Amino acid sequence: MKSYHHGNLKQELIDCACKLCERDGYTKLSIRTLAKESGVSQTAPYRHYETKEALYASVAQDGFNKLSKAIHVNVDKKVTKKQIIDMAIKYIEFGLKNANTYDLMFGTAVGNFAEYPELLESANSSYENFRSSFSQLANDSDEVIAFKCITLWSMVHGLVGILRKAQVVADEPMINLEAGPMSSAILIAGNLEDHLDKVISGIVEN
Amino acid sequence: MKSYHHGNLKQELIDCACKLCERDGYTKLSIRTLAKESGVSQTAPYRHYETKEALYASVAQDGFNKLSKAIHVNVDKKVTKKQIIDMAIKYIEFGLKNANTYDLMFGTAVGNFAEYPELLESANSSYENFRSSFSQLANDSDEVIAFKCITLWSMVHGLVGILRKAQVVADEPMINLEAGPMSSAILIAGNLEDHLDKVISGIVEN
DNA sequence: TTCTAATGTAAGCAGTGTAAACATTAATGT
DNA sequence: ACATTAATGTTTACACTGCTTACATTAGAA
Repeated sequence: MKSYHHGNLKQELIDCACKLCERDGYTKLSIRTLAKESGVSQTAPYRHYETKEALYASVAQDGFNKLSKAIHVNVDKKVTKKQIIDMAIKYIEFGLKNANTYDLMFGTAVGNFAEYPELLESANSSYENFRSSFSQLANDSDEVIAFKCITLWSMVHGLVGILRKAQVVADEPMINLEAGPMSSAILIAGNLEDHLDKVISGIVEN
Repeated sequence: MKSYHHGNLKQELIDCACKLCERDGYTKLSIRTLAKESGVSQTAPYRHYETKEALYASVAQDGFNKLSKAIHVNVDKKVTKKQIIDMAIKYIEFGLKNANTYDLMFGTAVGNFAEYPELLESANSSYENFRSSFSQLANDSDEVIAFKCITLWSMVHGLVGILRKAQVVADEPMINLEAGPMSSAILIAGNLEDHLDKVISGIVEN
């Protein structure tokens, strides 16, 4: 007794897409399987997402929203160095645990964020989240805040990429410390907190 | 009077693939068009590259070789901080100017480098290039060398990603300094050398 | 010179994104 | 209450993809 209209297709599509993108990687996702999964004809999704890229954009947006939540720190008073470190760790954990979604957020699958205003806003909001923490760290000028912020962000963003590659290259779980290609990266992963403490101290105590 | 056998197909395929991947992005590359471009039947490439991923692996390998050349510094004597900065700039420039190839090198298109020994070697060689410079910077322990090396590498790798995203988000050339989303990143791009000097000083003079 | 391995072709399968024409139904205005 | 319209779904079809299988040609080794 299923009706002609699904009733909640758009939501079901994005839910399903997020799940499948993260599980299998976004390249494996096809609109047809997505439609089948939702029990609907293969072109029905096009009523809600004009192109596959638009669908990717929604998945990426969801990713940025989750990232914002993941790295959020309470900032009633001044932010401490420890909180910054914690934020960095949360960021890296997010990138590693949601690797496929992370690709969608920072890769080239969605060419131009400006074409997806909601995605753009979520992305900027994530950045602003990051930034606002630094603005409450010390009495820095806007320029210094920007410097610290970008320095740490590129750092953690880079670490996510490097650690994933090290994992692939070494073909071993990250915590493994044995020597081999990229072993330095792997070594650092085993002591992520120490590593970040060192780096962030260098950035924060200028 | 073209003969049945091409004679140099493998080389022509990879040359063409490198060019097209960099020009249009690797997702746009199809084996069929590649074959057509080389004036050969659509299944001929499979005699030289078993899968599309294998082709990607070759393009990525070529990318790592070029990266090695790009960031190479002469190390007769001790390496100077200025040389390290220069290396970082060269790295970032490579990443931005060869963005599509860079994606192939550090993205997930090639799942497991271990399946492509030549790629693995080129990738490791690039890393070793990076590393050896640091080993000649000061009388550091292996651990400290690894720390400095990974710190800077994740830094520049992250910056490549962030700057590209900032470019896309702002929908403006990177040098543009006007305010807007991710403007801090763009601001830094306009002063890349200063920025790297600051960051690298923090890393090097520990 | 014969045999074999390397390298090419032709045909075809199963899957893809998406456009166009049409069907159903929810929402809306009178 | 009813007609109209807009939203949402289906069918069909096109052009394209990676890749497999069976077969053709030819270069090089025996």
